[in-house]
Amino acid sequence: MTVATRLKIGDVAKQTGIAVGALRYYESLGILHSERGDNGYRYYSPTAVHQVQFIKKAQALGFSLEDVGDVLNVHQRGDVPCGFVQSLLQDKIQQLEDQIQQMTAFKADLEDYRDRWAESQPHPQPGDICPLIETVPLTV
Amino acid sequence: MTVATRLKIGDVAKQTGIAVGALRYYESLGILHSERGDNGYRYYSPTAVHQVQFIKKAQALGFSLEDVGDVLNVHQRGDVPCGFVQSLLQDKIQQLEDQIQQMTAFKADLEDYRDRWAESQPHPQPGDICPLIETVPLTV
DNA sequence: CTAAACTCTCCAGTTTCCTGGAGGGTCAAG
DNA sequence: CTTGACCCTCCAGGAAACTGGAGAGTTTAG
Repeated sequence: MTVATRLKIGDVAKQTGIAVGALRYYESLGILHSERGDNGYRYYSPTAVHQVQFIKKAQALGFSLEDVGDVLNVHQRGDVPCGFVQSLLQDKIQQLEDQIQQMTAFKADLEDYRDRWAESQPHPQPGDICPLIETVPLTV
Repeated sequence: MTVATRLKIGDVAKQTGIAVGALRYYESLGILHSERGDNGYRYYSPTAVHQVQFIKKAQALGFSLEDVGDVLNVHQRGDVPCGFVQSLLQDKIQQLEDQIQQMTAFKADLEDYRDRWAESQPHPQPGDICPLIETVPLTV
């Protein structure tokens, strides 16, 4: 009988697509935890895979590992009231919303940019090199 | 009569809120250009302020300075067809759209997270430290 | 005309998020 | 019992986007 599922660092790496070195780095930042065997090896529970995936996602969206740590670590410290974590989470949600709005606006800018340019394309004046950059209006 | 408006680097810095050093750094990357006076000073036209603002915005949204350069520099090279810039732009737009979608999904994740947690709050069991992290489902 | 404010170059350091190597122990198969 | 695949620590470096300092020239306000 196996002692629950004890994953070694390489297993976690394979399952998450994150390099072994990166996982060790996460641990050094305190955002990923492991138990040590008598041999000194790190051992992980399957939930670690989830955690790493969470980290990946958050990170892909512009959260720093410190941000991630803010959310994940509070629990481990054990002495911080839930309300704190919750407001932290709320902050991140608000941040995301703001970013989404900015992105949407910027995307519209770029589309404008593209379309205005598409118009000038049909009339390619010989010596003209698409006077694109100088025309950037984008006074958002 | 002033020779059009020739801004010095400090002027541009003030008008954009970007540090002088950063502006010089941008130039070293080739994404911001200046003329040099006999004194060796950099001189900028007012459109430079626009450019810098464009850089700031793009950057705030996760574009690297290299990305910005891709868009801005092509024009200077003068030998690249407009179509190239246009497809570059289209790529960025697509990228933005993807990112917006991911962000929206992740925000929903976090909101779920927050709400599920809010539910468990009203019943604060004495020794219980919000078993939040282990519960992360987020199998997006 | 002088002193403060500004500019220049060059170079070193900072932060974030890693990657890779050296040097050495551990484990599983044959 | 050896070989190869893992694992460990520590240390170095690297890309991105700057910041700050030294040492020196320039401009401008009073």
